[in-house]
Amino acid sequence: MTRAGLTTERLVRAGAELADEAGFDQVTLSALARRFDVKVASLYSHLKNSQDLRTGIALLALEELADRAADALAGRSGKDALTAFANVYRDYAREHPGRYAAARLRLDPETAAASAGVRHARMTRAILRGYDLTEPDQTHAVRMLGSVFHGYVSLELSGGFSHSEPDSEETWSRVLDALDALLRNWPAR
Amino acid sequence: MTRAGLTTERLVRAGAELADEAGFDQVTLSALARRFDVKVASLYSHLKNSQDLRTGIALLALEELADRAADALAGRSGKDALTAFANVYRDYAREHPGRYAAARLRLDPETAAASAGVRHARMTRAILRGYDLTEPDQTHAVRMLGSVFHGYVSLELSGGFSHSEPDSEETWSRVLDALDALLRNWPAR
DNA sequence: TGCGATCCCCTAAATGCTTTAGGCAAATGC
DNA sequence: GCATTTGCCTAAAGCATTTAGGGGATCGCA
Repeated sequence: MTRAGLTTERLVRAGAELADEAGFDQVTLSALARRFDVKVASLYSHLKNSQDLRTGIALLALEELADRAADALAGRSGKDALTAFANVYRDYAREHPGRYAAARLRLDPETAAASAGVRHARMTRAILRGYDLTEPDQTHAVRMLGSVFHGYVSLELSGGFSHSEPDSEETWSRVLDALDALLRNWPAR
Repeated sequence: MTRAGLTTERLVRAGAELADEAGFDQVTLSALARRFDVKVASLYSHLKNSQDLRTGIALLALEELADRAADALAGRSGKDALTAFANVYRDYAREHPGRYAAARLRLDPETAAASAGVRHARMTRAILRGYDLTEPDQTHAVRMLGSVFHGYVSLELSGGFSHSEPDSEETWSRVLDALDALLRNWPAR
């Protein structure tokens, strides 16, 4: 009996592919075992349980997203940076809907603190350096940007904006214009 | 053997309570049967399958949300209406996290078209009558509001804003100020 | 090269959720 | 009071999760 060469890394990566292809809720150890032509119990040498797999996919997605965002932000500032950052988010979600769903998984606090989610928050704050905001408004703005990006992508992905005029592409562009205008003119308390 | 008095209505309602108490992903026919002290197979006389239950909970949540929103909007306009509407959304999600999660379920197009989601969209548009927006900007704004509300509530619920200053309450209030300012001053193309 | 230790994947089995098929008894209507 | 309908049942199959324990492959080291 030759070995299949399973590792946690390979399993998580394959799980991420499975999520993108079939949906995050279709990610099961059984499906994963089938993909490697291996018995389900064998996976338990590499994963604590099925939740462990899902968490792994979430962490992978957060890493990938943060890497892309860092690339996109390099050398940009102001509205340019805002747009590039937002597009990374949206494009990633559309290319990898399963991974994106995983990234929205609720992680326990210490796992979250050790995840690339932290890098993400720092980058969002970096974007705001191009605008004239001081604390606590900067934090309010960080939260609002997160909400808009996540909310938009999530609604778009679930089909909320399809089959209606104007198309989502245009709205997205106008929403970014609006956010830029808002940040340049953030209302005082 | 006396009958338990099951109906689709009662099952869906109990399913919604279960969702709020234990989380939407804990809503199973088995758990529901336990709650009614009945065998699982008996539920199939009232529900097509477990997806049918989940859809039912989603539709219930959309109805309740739309009812609350309609109440909140009565007699209000402008920023008042915006704030009341947004708070309905946020409060509902915090009171009924399971139902709220259900409301975010992807429904098939015809079910969605027949749902209270439609009323919701109409109400969002009604709020914008207090601002000076014409098509297609009105549609862009509707989508943006939906994104912010859903995104904020969703991030807040998953713990994104807890354990950090300033508290979420204040950010929420400032985000509504910001949206109001933005709508009063929507950037031209 | 040989050998012991470790690792990888296996079989087996328990538990739980979903779904279908078919049956009996309670409620309903005439 | 009887036939029909309805509501809940038993039974069984399928699939996912998880644990326990075993044997063969592989690796480190003498």
